Parts: sequence; structure tokens; C-alpha cells
Amino acid sequence: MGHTQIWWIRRDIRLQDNQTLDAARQNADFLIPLFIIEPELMQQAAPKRRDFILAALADLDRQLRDLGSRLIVRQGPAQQALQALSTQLGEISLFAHEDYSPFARQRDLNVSQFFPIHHPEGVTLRHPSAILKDDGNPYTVFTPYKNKWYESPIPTPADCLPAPNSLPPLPQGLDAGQLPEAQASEHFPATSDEAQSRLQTFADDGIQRYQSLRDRMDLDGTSRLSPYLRFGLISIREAFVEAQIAYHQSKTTKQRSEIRTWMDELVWREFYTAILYHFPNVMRGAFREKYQNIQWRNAPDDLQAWQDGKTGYPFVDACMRQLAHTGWMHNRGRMIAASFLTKDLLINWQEGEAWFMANLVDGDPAANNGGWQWSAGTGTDAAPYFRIFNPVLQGQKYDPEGDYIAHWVPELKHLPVKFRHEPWKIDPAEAKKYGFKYGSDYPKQIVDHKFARQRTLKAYSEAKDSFFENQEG
DNA sequence: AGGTTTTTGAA
DNA sequence: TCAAAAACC
Repeated sequence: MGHTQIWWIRRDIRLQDNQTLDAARQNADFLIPLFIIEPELMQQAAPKRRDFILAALADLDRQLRDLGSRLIVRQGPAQQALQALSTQLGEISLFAHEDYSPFARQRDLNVSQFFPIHHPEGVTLRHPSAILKDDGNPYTVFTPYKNKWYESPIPTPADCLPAPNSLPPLPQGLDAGQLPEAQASEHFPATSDEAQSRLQTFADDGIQRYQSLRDRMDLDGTSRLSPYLRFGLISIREAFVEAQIAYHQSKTTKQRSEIRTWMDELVWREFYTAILYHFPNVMRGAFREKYQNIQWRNAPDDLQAWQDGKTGYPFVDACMRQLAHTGWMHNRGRMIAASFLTKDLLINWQEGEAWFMANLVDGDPAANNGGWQWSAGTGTDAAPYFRIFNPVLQGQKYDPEGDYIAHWVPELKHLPVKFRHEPWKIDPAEAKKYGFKYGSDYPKQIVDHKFARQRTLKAYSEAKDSFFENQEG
């Protein structure tokens, strides 16, 4: 009987540049590429996210078969699945990349009581504990974190691990298990080829205009790589390496700045991963205590209208419908939708955080929580609470022709640009010309922005004042 | 990674 | 009188 090693696949669904696979196949007589379908995945993950993972695994299975292996699937909980394998196979060695979310850490702690886990890195480029202030404490402000982060070198292509061209065999007589059927996404095909092609296309071209175009909702200015990074169809190292190549090839300061802006976004990903790692309580409430007791409104109908994309604010509704339909939302859209829920509707950001996790194909607890707390003004390095987006001005600025609105809110697409942004301003007689009736073809505003703005400034300032009063008393 | 109101200073 | 800048939220 030889030595069996398990590559426990989590968010590293790839063969290339995979430190965990690389470690697991060394000195292995048998290698099991294992995915454990944990109850949390099937019950709690957004359907589109679950489908993305399952489709990516099916694609990985095809690649593994080309190498004479195949994907082995088990039902969770993880510890039971591993116990069963160990009973069947005898001694096993377990390799799984270190993951940093509270759920993953607790699970790995439980499992490691029974099976020691070899824990290569790879989810981030720098370990959350690798970037600390000189006094040893974690950063809570992005800019100094970023400066420290960039002090270490960015990897080069030579640092990336090639996909193996052979793998140790599977043990005899092992049941492969079965992946549930997944619905394929037309917007995010979950294959390795698609991931590589998106990265290459973006690194060759779009990255050079990223800074200039990234906020335009009507253009394809972003990489749309988030789900592929989320589940490791490409590695974060590959992403940085490709960006760094483009950076070194660029001729002008302007071009370098465009590229650097994209790299900074990847550093935000590392930053929020580190924040959740060091401050797991952010999952339960405001990072900044003085905003823990904001008097949020309990307004289920307003929440529902926001979720359905029927707030009567076309830009917000377009964002929310894009999310529901594709499982993805533009980053600026996320900020605007979040500002609207928290500042215009004065609904607890945790409602929005949950809705995004229930719908996003790229939903990641660290990035999602960080983004929501930033938007709500309750987080580390957050937007100041008085920074309240005006949903109309944002639309006019970042969707100047109203094309994005027209696509996702088609009931407005026959209106002139001005009225796509402000359908309430159209004269009923003129509306008739376009076969449009405000209030029935498209909902009326569920809240007046100007009024809502004052309400929110008051609520935040009261929360802050009462916090400081309680502190003194 | 903003918006709104007030002030300023050049027509 | 108006647009840009500054101040404030």
C-alpha cells in the first residue's frame, strides 16, 4: 500500500500555478483531487455562485481526466467525509490551501484535530499577517497598508508554477462520487480556458485604460475577472504577474498609472481579506463602534423594492436588475446601490450585505463586508457618513447616454436621455408620444433623495453623539 | 471612491 | 451675474 495524498480543493479550482496541488503531488504514490460539497455550499451560497463552482469543477474534472486522474466528490461535513476516506484508504496526508474567512478557519481547526493539514498559501499574494504596522498591529487604513504591501516585490512569470503534465494515480477502487448538475452561465462561463482568455485579453488591452474607463457603467472598462479570482480559476499571482508585465511594457507615466489602478484594486482584495482575518467581528456589526447604534428603519417594502430594482431611481434599479439577472454588478454600481440602501432608505447595511451574498457569483465575505461597511461609513477607512451619493448625478456622470439604464430598465429605453435619468420630469403629454406613463410603466420614487439625505445626516450624527455621551457617562 | 451650500472673484 | 473654489455636512 502506497502513500495517499489528498489535494483538498477549495477556492483553487485550477491546475496551473497551484501551490497546494504542487505540494500534494510531491512524493505521493496516489493523489486524490478531492472536492467536498459542504452543506453550507449547497444551502447558503447564491444559486449562481454554486452553479459557477460546480461548473468550474466539472471543467477541472475534464482536465484531470486528460492526465489520467479525475475529480473525486464527497458530501460534507468535511470532517466526516475525510474520516470515511481515511477508513477506506488507511493513512492519508491532507493538503489544503490556507483560507482566511471565519467559517474556513473554524472548519480547518476542527478537521485538524483529526488530520493534520498542510496549508500552502495562495488565496492572497501576501498572507494577512505578513503586512503589519511597525508596532506589529494590523493596518486599518488602506493607503499605508498599500504602501507597505508594495514594498515587497511582485512575482515574475518564473515564479508561477506550470500545470503538471502528469499526476500520481488514484487509489484502486475509489468511488468517484458525483457532482450535482449545474446551470451554465452565459455571462461567466466557468472554465479554465475562459478564465485564461479573460486575463490575457484584459492584460493585453483593457488594463491600459482601466483607470479612465473603470467607472463607466455603459462601457466594458473592467476585467470581469472577479468570479475567476474568487474560486481560483486563475491565481492571484497570475493576475499580478500579468499586470506587472503590462506595467513594465508601458511607455508613459499615464499608462503605468492606469495599470497601477487595477493592481490597487487587487490590493483592496488583500486588504479586506486581512481586515476580516484580524477583525472577525466585522461580520457581526460596525467596525467603528460609534456607528454601531444607528437607528435604522425597519422598512420591508422599501427593502423589497430595492431588491427587485423598483425604487423609481433608474440607475439604482438598473444596478439591482443586473445583479439579479447576471449575478454580477459593476463596482461603481455596488457603491451606488449600497449608498442608496443605507443612506437613502436608511436600512441596515447588513441587509444589503446578505442580499449581495445571496446573489453575487463572486460573493466573498471579506470583500463584500468591507465594501458594505465602507459604503455605510461604519468600516475601516470608510467613506465619511456625509458622503451620500446622488443617484441621479451618478447616473448622468457614469452613464452619460443612459445606455446602461436603457439596457436594464427597458421600460425607459424609448425616452430621451434626460428622462431616462429623471423619468419624473417628463411632461405627461410628451410621455404619451413615447407610449410611456410615469407611475405605471415605471414606478414612482419610493423616497425623495433630498429629504432622505437630511434624514440620514441626522440619524448618523445622533448615533455618534449618543455614543460619545454614553462614553463620558 | 461626494454632494450641497456658501463664498469668492472675475466678468 | 455666474462659475469656480472653498467650506461644510
